[in-house]
Amino acid sequence: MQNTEWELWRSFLATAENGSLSGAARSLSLTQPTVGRHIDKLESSIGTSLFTRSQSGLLPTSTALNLLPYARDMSAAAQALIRMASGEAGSAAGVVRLTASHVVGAELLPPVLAEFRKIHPDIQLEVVLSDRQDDLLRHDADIAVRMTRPSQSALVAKKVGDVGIGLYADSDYLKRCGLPTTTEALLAHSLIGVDQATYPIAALSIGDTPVTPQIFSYRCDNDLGQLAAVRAGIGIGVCQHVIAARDPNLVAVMPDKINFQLGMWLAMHEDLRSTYRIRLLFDFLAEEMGALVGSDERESQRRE
Amino acid sequence: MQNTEWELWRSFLATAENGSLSGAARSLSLTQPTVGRHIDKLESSIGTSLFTRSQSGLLPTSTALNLLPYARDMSAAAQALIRMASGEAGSAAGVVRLTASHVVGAELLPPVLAEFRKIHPDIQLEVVLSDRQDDLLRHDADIAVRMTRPSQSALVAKKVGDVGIGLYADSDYLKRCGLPTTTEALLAHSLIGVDQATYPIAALSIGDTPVTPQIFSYRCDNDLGQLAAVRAGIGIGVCQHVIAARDPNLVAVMPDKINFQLGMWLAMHEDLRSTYRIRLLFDFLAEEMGALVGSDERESQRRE
DNA sequence: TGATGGCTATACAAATATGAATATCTGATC
DNA sequence: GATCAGATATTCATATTTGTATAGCCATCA
Repeated sequence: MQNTEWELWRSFLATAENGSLSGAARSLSLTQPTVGRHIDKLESSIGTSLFTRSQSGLLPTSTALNLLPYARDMSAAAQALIRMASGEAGSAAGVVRLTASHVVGAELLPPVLAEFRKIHPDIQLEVVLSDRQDDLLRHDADIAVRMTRPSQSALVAKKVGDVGIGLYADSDYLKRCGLPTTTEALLAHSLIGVDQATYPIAALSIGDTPVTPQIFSYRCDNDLGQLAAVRAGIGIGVCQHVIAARDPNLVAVMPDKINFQLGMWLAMHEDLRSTYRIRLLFDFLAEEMGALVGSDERESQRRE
Repeated sequence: MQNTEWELWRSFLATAENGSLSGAARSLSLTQPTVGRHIDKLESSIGTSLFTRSQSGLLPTSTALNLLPYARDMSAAAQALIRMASGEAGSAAGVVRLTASHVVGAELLPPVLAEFRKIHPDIQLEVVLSDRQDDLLRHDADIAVRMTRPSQSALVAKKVGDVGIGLYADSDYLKRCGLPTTTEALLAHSLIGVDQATYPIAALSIGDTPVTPQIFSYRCDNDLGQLAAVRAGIGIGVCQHVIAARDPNLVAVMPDKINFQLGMWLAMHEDLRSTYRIRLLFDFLAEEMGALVGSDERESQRRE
């Protein structure tokens, strides 16, 4: 029990995430009997059942659900390990994994990363589009581009600039429904915004009306989904000026009244500063993203 | 390369930490040829040498040194995994691992934990005495007793009270060298204090003299080592009142002039709140340690 | 100088884990 | 209601991994 083999937990995680031995076997390039035997071993080793078997798959027990986060930690560390092992620490080669919001990853990053790839063709990039915050500490990613100030310990953070954000709509939509000029008129429009998420809107209001999910008639927590809705002419939604400027069909709505700034931050784990390829991308992003969003004032910090 | 087996990294870590294949084999209950083959596999898999072999053992290359922290992460997660698997989440059985400073772990905790063991004999305890701070996030320990306010994210923290601290010396020492009553006289004494550590003394001063390692003639970063030095009659050093009160040979030095309070905190990872045995110990410690140090005001908090 | 205890490397037999094939069950679908 | 896709369990031959035994190297110490 002391020396439960690490390999078994890998099968455990895959089984839990795939919902079946067969699925786990496929994802691990093993076979179903093998994974089944691994689970058997684990169960007899810890003395508890981990899954309730059924013909349609395996259902994790509450014990298994409790263990799952730790197995994920293990997996994250294992993946970070092979990523780190993918190149010499001091060479411009290997894999770097970065995470960003969907809209940043889809709209802003690609041209910048294309440039980076040209300069450093031996550095491979993995881009994870996610709005979760807890990636860096677990080494789920090496670098994060975020719109909030990173507050976690052991992170190196650098502000690359402030992103201007305003309301936009497709020109066709505005032809159909008119361009509002007052907050009352605006609230009567078809608005696009967040669903469950609370963070970006907690302190906002339009005129006297606080911004809650209820005022939106099209709700989507994925910022890229919102942008797509705006582009499809569904209604009025927020968009970064720098993105809207490239799209001739997007028209600013009440730009003089509604306009705010969000800081854009780069963050990486402190440990990674000595890994050249990661440092290289970090510095490159700081430079290029800063130029892109047109930062006036810059600020850098390092939290303890 | 994608599917580097987890098991291999376990051998890698053991090899690095033991400094030899043979040692690693012993610690893993394997044999030296097996561990050697594991390292071979890893090296050919990532295409780099990890250790320079020699007749006296294996020396990690710089690549290996870079990978080591991640292997430790993996190991910590694996250990947390088997610890969590050691008992049902909802039952008062299994293993709980807690960390505390040396002096707290040696002087204050044992009687309290003895009581806990009487009440919950099926909960096994692992106590790690360490002054490092980074244990909880990696799940190196489940619960920490600390003398600083935990500031890391995802931690549940609770203040159990304020510990009074003052200067003490062994009565024999004072017979030999006299009991100082002024700060000048005090500074002429043989003082016991920290060596490298900076945190506890950064803002302190004795009279007009700032407290730096140089004023101590006996320096030790281990607080228990300092206490032992005080008890051995080496000189004057700090001690918690509650500990000194039990020792008839310890005499307070200038208690009216030098006396300060340090908050004592309990901390645990947020994820563990739903694990009964851990919650049980956390609450028990909050209660008993609070009574022990005699807290006047209590405060609890949860950081985001 | 010679013996000893630590280490790595290698060869071969034994133990172990794996995959292929198959039986069997379940739920969805036509 | 029959059929099909996808799931787990079981068996057995095969492939892989492991341990044992051994040889060789180097430092330390009497």
